[in-house]
Amino acid sequence: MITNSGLVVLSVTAKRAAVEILSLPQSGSFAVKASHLGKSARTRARLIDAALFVFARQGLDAASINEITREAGIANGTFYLHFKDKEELAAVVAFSVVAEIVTEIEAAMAGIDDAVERISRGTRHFIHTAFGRIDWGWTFFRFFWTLPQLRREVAQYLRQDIELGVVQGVFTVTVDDFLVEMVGSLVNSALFAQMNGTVGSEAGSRAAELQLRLLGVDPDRAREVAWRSLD
Amino acid sequence: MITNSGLVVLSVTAKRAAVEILSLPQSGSFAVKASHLGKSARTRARLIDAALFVFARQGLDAASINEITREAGIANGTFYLHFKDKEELAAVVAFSVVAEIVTEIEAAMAGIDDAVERISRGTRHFIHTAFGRIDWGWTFFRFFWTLPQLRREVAQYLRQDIELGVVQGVFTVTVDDFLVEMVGSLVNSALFAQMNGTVGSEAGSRAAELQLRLLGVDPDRAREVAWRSLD
DNA sequence: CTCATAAATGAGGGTAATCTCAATTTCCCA
DNA sequence: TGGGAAATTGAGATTACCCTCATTTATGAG
Repeated sequence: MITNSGLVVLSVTAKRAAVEILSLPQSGSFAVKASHLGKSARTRARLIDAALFVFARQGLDAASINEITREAGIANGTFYLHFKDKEELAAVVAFSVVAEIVTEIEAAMAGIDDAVERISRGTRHFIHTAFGRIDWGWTFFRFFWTLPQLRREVAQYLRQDIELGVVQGVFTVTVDDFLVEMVGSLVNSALFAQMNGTVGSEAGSRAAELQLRLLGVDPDRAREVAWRSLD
Repeated sequence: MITNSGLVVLSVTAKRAAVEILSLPQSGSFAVKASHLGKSARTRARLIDAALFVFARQGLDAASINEITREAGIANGTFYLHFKDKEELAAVVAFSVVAEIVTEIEAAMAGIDDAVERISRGTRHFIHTAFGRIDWGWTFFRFFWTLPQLRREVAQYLRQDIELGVVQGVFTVTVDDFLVEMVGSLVNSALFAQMNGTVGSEAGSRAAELQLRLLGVDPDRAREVAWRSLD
């Protein structure tokens, strides 16, 4: 029998956290990640998960704080202990999603130096994972035009690869905010088209092919790269 | 002295309509057009103008019926005599805007048969006039992703010219809903970029150039056509 | 196990929006 | 010009949301 009080307490806490997670309608990824942290961090994570769920379906304006806390299984007033208002939570949610997706993409693209390949794979991976975790996809889409910070975040990543391509002599464009935003919005539009059913799983390749053409890559090369198997 | 009662009555009505218009904060174009119609049509037009003003600044969700009627100088309850709800009014507003812009574009493009030229001029004109009447621009942008009918309307026009280009052998793409939606969303994004200050009056030409590249036009030709003076 | 602290609760006050309808005003024909 | 029809008015009933705070519950170090 364990008598070390510290261990006992830790064990009780862990069990409570586990029960919390099991009691969720569908335990989101952020709650799982926070399950070993303190209570405050855990309810914060549950709020983020619930917000992701609600924002994905309703968008920012239509979502109410009441509904998010209900979805999280948390009292209404608790919300204000963690976030100032809906907008603050929205920003956190949006950045969490982008951070998750970017992490996955960077892992998949490590060691690839060809800009044409990077743009193609980046776009394809992005659309694939955003569509795969559909709440990520819808939340990203819904926030893309309402959160300037989100567009800037995306632009930052895209710009590096586009500038790389110009240096490598494969892209024939002048790189500025406008260009980067057009390329970024094309990714967003293609993601929407797939979520909407306008296009199937080929969305990523089709978007990548159009992007490469737009950047000045020869259409034959663009086609070849964009549709090549991703290993 | 005019004694014909019909004429006298008409004159009084016309004067009332004129006073209505002058009393508006800024008499919108739809109210002006309806000034010779019956009273019902006139207040309906005032509602559309006011909605255009409010939607452009607040978007669909944030706008309230109260604010629209206040802006129109009309009692709250009158709204429901003309529209079922905010969404119905929004659809009417969106289609009115598109109809106006399309009318202007078609006038400017009559007699042009080259698909490359048509796509270029259509995009440039669209962005130019939408930005010129800034409420049209913002309202179009705000509704683009929320009203599927609006995207379909735009797609319909674009598709004709894209298919024309394929027939003429100048575009090397497969034309389907996905492609048309990507081209359309690029116009919308470029319009936003200009309204947002990311880019100046060259937005139309830059968007057109990217579009033509994307459709398979040789980059040199794309540049030449997209930046040529519009007469 | 005890207890001070941290966290969560949820009822309730305040605000704002939607929609209705009986009363009023305007319109326009005879 | 009189008067019935058409249109408008705006107060109020209803609903939904935001946010606060006094109270309750959970936590974990000693």
